[in-house]
Amino acid sequence: MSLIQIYQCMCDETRLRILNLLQAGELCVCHVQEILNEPQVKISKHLSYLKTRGMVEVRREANWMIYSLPTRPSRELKSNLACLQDCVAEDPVFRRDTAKLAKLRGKFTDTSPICCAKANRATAVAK
Amino acid sequence: MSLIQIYQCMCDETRLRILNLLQAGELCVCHVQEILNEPQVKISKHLSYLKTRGMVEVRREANWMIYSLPTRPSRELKSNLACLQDCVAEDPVFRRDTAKLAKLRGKFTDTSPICCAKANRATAVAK
DNA sequence: CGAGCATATACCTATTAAGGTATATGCAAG
DNA sequence: CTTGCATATACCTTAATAGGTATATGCTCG
Repeated sequence: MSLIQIYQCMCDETRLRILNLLQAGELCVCHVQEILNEPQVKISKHLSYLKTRGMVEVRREANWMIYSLPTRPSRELKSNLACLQDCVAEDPVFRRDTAKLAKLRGKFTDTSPICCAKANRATAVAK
Repeated sequence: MSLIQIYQCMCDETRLRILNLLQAGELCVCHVQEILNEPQVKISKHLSYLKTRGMVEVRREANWMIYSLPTRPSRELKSNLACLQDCVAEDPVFRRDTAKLAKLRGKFTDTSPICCAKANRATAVAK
């Protein structure tokens, strides 16, 4: 993953919002979708874009695809993610996303991973 | 200039190389052209791209257009330029550009601004 | 094995980007 | 006022992006 590719990934608002969310931990597609309030196909395609460029990793958990930032990020990626974090700290859209995520997280007893799989299991247990 | 625009400006190698050079000070088009070894039209168009997005400023000095980074960069821009600097510090292409610029600078007695205007005046004086 | 859920992909359209060639602009020097 | 230099712009072509609609895939559960 080259520096150029990092910037290519970061030059779209939807992708920036996704990356911002993933900094707080892994997420399944449906939760990203819910937080950003965008159509499934849009989210899916942006995640795919990020994945082909090595900006995110995926694993499957039953029906759900769980996306996360690379476990071993390059120095460039680390720098840029930190920079992003710094830049959006006071941006209303990003703050709102982060707040929404925290709220979603609040629905679960433990902290990670957050995904529909867990949501489902949680509600299953609740029943 | 939004954060997205900053990343849009940074997602092309030519533009990254230009921004890297400009971090060392203002430059005229012909010197950028010489250092990057790319056609005039290519450089000019990328500079224009950067300018319309507020990433660079321009002033005319006789025949020459002298480009520089904004005198009052936003916090986001400052962060990202610093991050870029950090990321390319060991990249051979960027290092070579910087070295070439230093060599060019070496041709002049004083340090700034470096541009063809100055080169011309210098040779004129030499004559 | 059939239905349903979460996600991905095919396909289409419109927009933008990147590069090239040719030409125009603006200034300065004679 | 013409020439030359530095730079910008118009115009063209090709490729990449972004978004949408429709459909396919892969898994789970009954």
